[in-house]
Amino acid sequence: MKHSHTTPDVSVDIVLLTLDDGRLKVALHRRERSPGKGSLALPGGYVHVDEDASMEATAYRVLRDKTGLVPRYLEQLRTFGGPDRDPRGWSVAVAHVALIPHAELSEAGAGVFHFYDVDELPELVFDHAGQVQEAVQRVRNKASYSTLPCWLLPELFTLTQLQGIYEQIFGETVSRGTFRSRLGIKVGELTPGEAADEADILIATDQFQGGNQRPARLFRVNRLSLFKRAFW
Amino acid sequence: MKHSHTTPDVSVDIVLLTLDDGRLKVALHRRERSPGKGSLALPGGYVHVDEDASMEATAYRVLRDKTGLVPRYLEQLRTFGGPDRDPRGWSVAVAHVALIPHAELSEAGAGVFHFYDVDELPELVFDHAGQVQEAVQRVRNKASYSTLPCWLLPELFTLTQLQGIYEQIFGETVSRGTFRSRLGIKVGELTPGEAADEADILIATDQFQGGNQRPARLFRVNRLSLFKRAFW
DNA sequence: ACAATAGTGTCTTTCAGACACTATGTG
DNA sequence: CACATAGTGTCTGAAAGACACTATTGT
Repeated sequence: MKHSHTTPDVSVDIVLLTLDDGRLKVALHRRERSPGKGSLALPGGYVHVDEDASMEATAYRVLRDKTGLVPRYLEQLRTFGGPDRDPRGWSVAVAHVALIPHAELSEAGAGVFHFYDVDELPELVFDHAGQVQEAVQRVRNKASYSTLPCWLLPELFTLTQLQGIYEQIFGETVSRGTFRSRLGIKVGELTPGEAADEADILIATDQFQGGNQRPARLFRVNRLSLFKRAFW
Repeated sequence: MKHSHTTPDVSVDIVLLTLDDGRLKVALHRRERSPGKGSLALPGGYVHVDEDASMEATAYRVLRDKTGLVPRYLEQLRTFGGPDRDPRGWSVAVAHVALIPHAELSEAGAGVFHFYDVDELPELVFDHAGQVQEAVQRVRNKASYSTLPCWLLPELFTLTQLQGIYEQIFGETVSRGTFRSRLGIKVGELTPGEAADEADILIATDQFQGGNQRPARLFRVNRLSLFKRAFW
């Protein structure tokens, strides 16, 4: 027997972020159905009780069905609920944050989405603007003490690229030396390409990216690492 | 018109933590209904769409109805969902963490609950054991870089009491001087009792707690402050 | 006076950050 | 060789931690 209270609707929303031209952008699409038909909204959908194993599974399925792509990083943000967020009545939305490198987006022909600078948000439907704001805050905060920004870059990247992201996010510059020692970079001792120490934050490859000057070593992120001390 | 998918049940669970005899304890009660009748469980309940304004409001109402008390601190933890966590089928639980000083508990005649050491958990119903584990992890982690532990103490407390909690949680000792300078304590400059600087982490009162020795000044927490550097 | 705990000052060590120097590619 | 960027070493100043010294109560 079911309980006697009215059950609210449960949906999953996804704040899909990427780095385009040095700016954080969020994926939005125009709603095809009412309510809010024609307005900009986050991708989202309802739980399919016959195929989803968890809230995160629902989020992955929604993205896969809409665009065919799998984000490099996904985590729950917060669950929003209340009587006013959807005109149809009391509703629940389990919000997620997802990160993806910009390169993977253009390939996957994800023309479904339009990308907007998170610091110049247009009008959004329901409480989606608030969800984006919280997501960006979470990402910026977590970036200050973890390797989270790596998931916004291609799988292989140079230290200068990575440093650029951190400086982008925090609006401050740091000397190369300081930056590298923070990440525990000591290339001289590593055997590049070798499976590095589990404790290492980044893994050095034996590939290089050259321009008109000395080529830079390419790195790969080992895992989501938390720094003991916040960056800035 | 409603969507066509089956809507899962939505409930709110609360991991209510307190500090008893220097140990973190969680509030559990025995279920009076099936499924899991007679087993230990977290307090929780369904959203009342006619009276709750948010998920947090539901959590506060559930606690108030069950025990009459209002926690000093409450935040969302994570939303658990899946086909197997409840034998009745796909279900969603929005888990919360709540903190309350032990003193307020005994007063409020909250005989509803039994308290268990979080490091010696008994068998729990559904996925509640996992919820407790995640909650404790969140609290311990947040304690390492914030004033969160203050909400486990009475409103007025001495610095030695506070230091004791931090040492309890991390299992390491710290010299008084280091601890006080971390909190930015400089009593000499404060006008005790005065509304202190907004930036101050703790507020000095002009009250003291005496034993058989020099009395210790009582402090009150200003707000939830985050330290730039983690404690341990 | 003495015991016990509160509160403060100082010294040492460690580490973050600035900066300069070396290395290695291109034209 | 000039130039540009990658990568490393060194020096300095600030802050964390250890420890000892002073302060204030009760007995």
